[in-house]
Parts: sequence; C-alpha cells; structure tokens
Amino acid sequence: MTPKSAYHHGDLRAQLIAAVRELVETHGPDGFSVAEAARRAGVSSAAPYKHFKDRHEILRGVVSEAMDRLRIAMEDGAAAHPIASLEAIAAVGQAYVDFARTEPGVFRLVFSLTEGHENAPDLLAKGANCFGVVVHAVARRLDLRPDDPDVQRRAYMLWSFVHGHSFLTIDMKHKVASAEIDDWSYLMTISRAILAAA
Amino acid sequence: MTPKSAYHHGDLRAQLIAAVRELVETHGPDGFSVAEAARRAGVSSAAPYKHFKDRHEILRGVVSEAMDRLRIAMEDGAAAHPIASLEAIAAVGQAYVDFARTEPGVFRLVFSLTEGHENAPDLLAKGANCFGVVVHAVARRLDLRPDDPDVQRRAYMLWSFVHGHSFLTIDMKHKVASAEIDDWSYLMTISRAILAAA
DNA sequence: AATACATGTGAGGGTTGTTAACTTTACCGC
DNA sequence: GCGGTAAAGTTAACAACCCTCACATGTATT
Repeated sequence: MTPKSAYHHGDLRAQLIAAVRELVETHGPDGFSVAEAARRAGVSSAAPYKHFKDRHEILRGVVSEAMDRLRIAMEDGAAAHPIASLEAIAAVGQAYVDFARTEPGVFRLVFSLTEGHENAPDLLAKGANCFGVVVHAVARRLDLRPDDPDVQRRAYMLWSFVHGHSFLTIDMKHKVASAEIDDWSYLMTISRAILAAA
Repeated sequence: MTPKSAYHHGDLRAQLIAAVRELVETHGPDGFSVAEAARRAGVSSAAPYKHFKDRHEILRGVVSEAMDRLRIAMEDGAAAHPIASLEAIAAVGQAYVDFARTEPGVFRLVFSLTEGHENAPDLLAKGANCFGVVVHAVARRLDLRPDDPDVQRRAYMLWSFVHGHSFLTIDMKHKVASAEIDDWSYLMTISRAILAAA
C-alpha cells in the first residue's frame, strides 16, 4: 500500500485509472494517452502495460468503475423516495442525468466503447444491472414482476428517454432547444406518460 | 473532375471525406487516420492538409455531410405520410433510427465531436435544422406555430426519446433489453403518449 | 509567354502504442 | 537470515501517426 520504495509504489493500477478518468474528463474521450497517464502517475511509459494489456483495457477499467458509481447513484435516487412512488422512478432518471452533467467526458466514454471492446462480459453485465434498477422501480410501481414483458417495455422506454435527454443535454450545453429545461418536472411528466401509455 | 494528370486529381476533398466515412464506419470513430485516408485516396500523407487544417476538420467534413443526409431522410420520412398525421411524426423518428442502424459509426461520430470542435457554427446550425424537422411535424399535428413553447417542449421530448433509442439500439446489438423491439409500433406509441401528455 | 496560385510530393520532428530485455523489490519455504 | 521466484518497475527501440516545411508541378490569369 504505502509506496515505501518508489519502485513498486503499490497502487499503480488504481492511480492510472484515476489519472485516465481525469484526462478523459478534461480533454475528452480521445484526448487521453497512456503516456500522459503514466506521466501523471510518475512512472515510465511502459509501466502501465504491467497492469493492462491495452490502452483499451485501461479505458475499460475506467468505464467499469464509472458504471458502478452510476448504478449506486441510481439506486440511491430511488431509495430516497417512497417505494412504488412515481417520484422514485423519476429520481432514478434524475441520477442518470446528473451523472451525465457532472462527468460528461466519462459518461460519453461509457457509451463509446465499441472497437476493441467486443468481448467485455463484465461491462455488459454492469450495464444490465443499471437497466435493472429502472426495471425494478417500474415493477414496484406497477405491482408486477420485473420480468413481466410490459414492465420491461416501459422500463426500456424510460431508459431511452433519459439516455437521450442526457446526451442531448451535454451535447448542446449552449442551448439549441430554445429554453432551459427543468429536469425534474420533465422527468415526472415523462414517467407519468410512459406508465400510462397503452 | 476527371483526374487527367495524376497530380491535381481535382476531387481530393470529396474523396477524402468518402474515405474517412468508410473508415469510421468499418473501424469505428477512433480507428481512422489521416494517413490511411490519404493512402486510400492515392495521395501522399501530406496532401490532405492542403484541404483541411486538422484531422478534426476532416471529421467535421464527414459530419457535415452526414447531417445533410440525415435531415433529408427525416424530411422524406415525414413527406411520405399525410400532413399532420401521427404517422408523419413517427416516420421522422423512424428515419433517425434507420440512419443510426445503417451507419452506426458515422452516427456515433456525429455526436462525439466535442474536443477541438468547439467553434463549428455550421454544424450547430445543421443540428438545429434536424431538430427543426421534428418541430415542424409536431407543429403541424398540433396546429400551432413552430415557435410555440409547447411545441418545442414536445418536440424535444420526442427527440430525446428517439435519440436515446437509437443509441441504445446500436450499443447493444446483442440484446440487453430482453426482446427485440418493433421500431414502428414503438415510435407510434411514444408519439401518441407525448402528444397527449400534460 | 510569364507569372501567380492552387495543389501535389518528400523529408523530417515530435508524440504515441507496444514489445523486449533487463533490474529491482517483495515474498515464501527453509 | 537465505536463496529463488514472480511481480512490478526501468530503459531502449520500432513502427505509425500528425503535422510542418521547403520544394515541385500543374492551371489560370493577364
């Protein structure tokens, strides 16, 4: 743990991930280089390859960690409201949007891993878990089982919606869509509409 | 036009954009290099810089062209159905989703230009035009003016929705959300719900 | 025909991703 | 304590890439 020796400073993997997260956040998903990350961690540019096979694997590490945080935020959002309430559903969406607003770079990264990341079952699983939070909230609200097709359909609708809004909101920080949008009332409206739709 | 001389082959700019589009589509938004594009166009690796300042500027060229095609597809979608019909609105969304499915790489690229592209007023304008198609369709349906705040709000909701669905659909080609989804009935349901919502 | 300009080439500097061979440290059974 | 093994660093090197420079070659203007 404690970097006694300067060699083997004991915590490189985590420090690299942190450095990359910062780089991605400030310079965008492409403005990252393993060389710069190594520099920031105070090691040689070859050191990272003792912990990661690829630059891709480092990115996957960042994404994995980010998805954990996202899921927790969503769960916390739901937990802050009465079970089966509409608010609980909207709060899950709010957590999602908040995450995108707070860390747009990382948020983008999470959804841009396409090449070189084909086989990443753990990431797929974590994605499914995030979706699961939505499903769970919807199931509670409708008093149905989570695997009910209707629940799945509505949850997916909600997710599309929140996902799209999140992306649009960070893309056009300088307003394209006329006015500012009040997330909460927006999310409540949508949640209501989707739960009521045929 | 006709490359008489081998030098000055007269059409390099367009050919580069085409080459990059292909590269982005097959190797993903990151798997593109100016060098490779030049190679495919049959010119030296320095030639592109006579037409584009940056690698970023080439990408912007690809995006610009793609947004034109997207807008046209959306307009055509709407035009294929009776004015003011719900189908016309859904068809705009369908065109959007189809574009994403057909050219996922380019679609991603369009929405990942963040760094080095801060000042691109033409792209912002084209984005606004695409949104304008949705707004127009909604305004027709509700028999209101396009600049009516309610129209803008509902159009934005629809857009978020379709945008999110498009992304999710190309991200998880291998189904995370349980079953396959029938785009058209999905889009009709959503359009109806959003136009009816409070 | 002479000149100006646009558009190509080639060489080269600086950065990156990644590997290979080597060195240093931590740890484990004796 | 002691020696061996594996983990985790290092330097050196290569190819690829972005981009700039000085120069070459066509095209267009006058």
